Amino acid sequence: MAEVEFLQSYDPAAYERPSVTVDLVLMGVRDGNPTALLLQRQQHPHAGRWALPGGFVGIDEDLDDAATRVLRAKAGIASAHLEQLYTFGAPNRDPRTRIITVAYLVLLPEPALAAALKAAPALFPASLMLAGSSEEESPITALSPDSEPLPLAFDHGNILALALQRLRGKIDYSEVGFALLPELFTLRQLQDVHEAIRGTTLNKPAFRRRMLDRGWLAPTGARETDTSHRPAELFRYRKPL
Amino acid sequence: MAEVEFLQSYDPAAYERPSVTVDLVLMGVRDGNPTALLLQRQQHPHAGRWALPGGFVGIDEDLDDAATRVLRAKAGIASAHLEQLYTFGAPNRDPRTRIITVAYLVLLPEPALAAALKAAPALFPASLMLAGSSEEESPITALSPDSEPLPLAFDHGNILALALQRLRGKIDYSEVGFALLPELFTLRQLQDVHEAIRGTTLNKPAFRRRMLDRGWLAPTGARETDTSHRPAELFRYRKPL
DNA sequence: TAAATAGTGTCTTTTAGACACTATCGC
DNA sequence: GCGATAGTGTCTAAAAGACACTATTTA
Repeated sequence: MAEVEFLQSYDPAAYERPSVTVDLVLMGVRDGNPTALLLQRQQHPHAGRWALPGGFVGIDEDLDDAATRVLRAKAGIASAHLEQLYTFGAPNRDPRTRIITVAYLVLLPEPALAAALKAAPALFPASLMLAGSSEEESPITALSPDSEPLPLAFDHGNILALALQRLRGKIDYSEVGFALLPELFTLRQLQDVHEAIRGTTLNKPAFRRRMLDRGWLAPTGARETDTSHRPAELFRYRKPL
Repeated sequence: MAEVEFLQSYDPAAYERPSVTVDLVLMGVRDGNPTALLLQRQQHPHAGRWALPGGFVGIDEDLDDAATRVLRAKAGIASAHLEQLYTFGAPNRDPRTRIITVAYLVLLPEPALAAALKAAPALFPASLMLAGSSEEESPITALSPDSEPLPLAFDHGNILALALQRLRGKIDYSEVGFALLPELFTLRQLQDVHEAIRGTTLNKPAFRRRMLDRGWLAPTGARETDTSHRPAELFRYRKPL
């Protein structure tokens, strides 16, 4: 084994290498639902099914850079909150050849989501519903705007489910929620985003207290316009000290 | 671009492929400190520096399977809590060739850690201290048992730092702490593990209340032996409903 | 003034920290 | 009984939920 060991560290090129891709979960909140942007596959395999936008990682390209490049190429988005999610590498996840994919979670404010749908007409918004906790056939359901279930390609259902779970786990105690809102927003919009991701309602006074006490919100003094009722104050996200 | 697109999905083999490895952070608590098991590199590059045990992913091998195989081959451990941590893929992280590594976190109870040190004499226990939050030269310090700093190979300092951060983030609200304890343990041992990972002390009554209220602990009725004082009750981890 | 939503005051409930106290073992 | 650590009772402080109330805008 010492010899094998030596060869392994001395000449990695001797080993057959897999292809590596990045796949992006473009996530936002639309009409009160967590939503991801999907592409319908035109070619075999899984033609007709819905897939995450993705692409191969260049041989001299950093993983984050590849994700950023794909984000621009497939959705026309120049910058967004982007974080690595998980790496999926089951041997037969792609029937063509061994492909290991590094999944990324991209969080889009509603305006950016709308802009992406316009700039990249192939993208399609799918609202997401996690399946019950037990072992189901599919861990997540993706619905088209008219509530048709969209069959998902490859293991992309698992990726979407993990993305939503990750977001749920983080939104309570971290600042990711702000990545789903435009620069100026009201406390109600912030609460709506939290409720959509968590899938539960929240207590209004407690929510406001929590957010304000954490020092994440800078009041702007400005207010909403075009409401038919009392306009709410607009806030801006302020990084903590 | 539609043409490129087509070629990409039709013939992934046309793209130059990176090597993919798994690297394991074998983590436990030793003498009240978070500790990882490292190997001293014998060959170029980074000869003499300390590295995580790792190995190449087989072309038809699942990532988790590769991690499990390396765990057994390099540490003689047949089973342990194992979870994927993060994928590191900076283009020059290895000077020989492009190597993307999927890092895994392996949690070892103290007896398993001692057994691994015995079964695999090349492994060396290093106690870990996270550096201050700001931009430092190194995000983590690994100290030998006699408190000598161990220089780390490749980007393994980043991997170790992320592993400890991940564990810190999870230990308060999840059940990972039990993966660092033997099957039977006392509440004091459980608290010691939590304190070591968090790097802070905890309030004893509050800690006991929290743990007992969550229903994670099954009393065994048995007690410690070989103490020179009142022996504590032994508990067992019980999966939640 | 009516409708609608923004925003607040306050009571209760829950949870965590502080700290002192009692309990039980070996010696 | 002494030393040492296990384990608990109880007060206080902080945070979260419930709920009703006031405030401010358009129409």
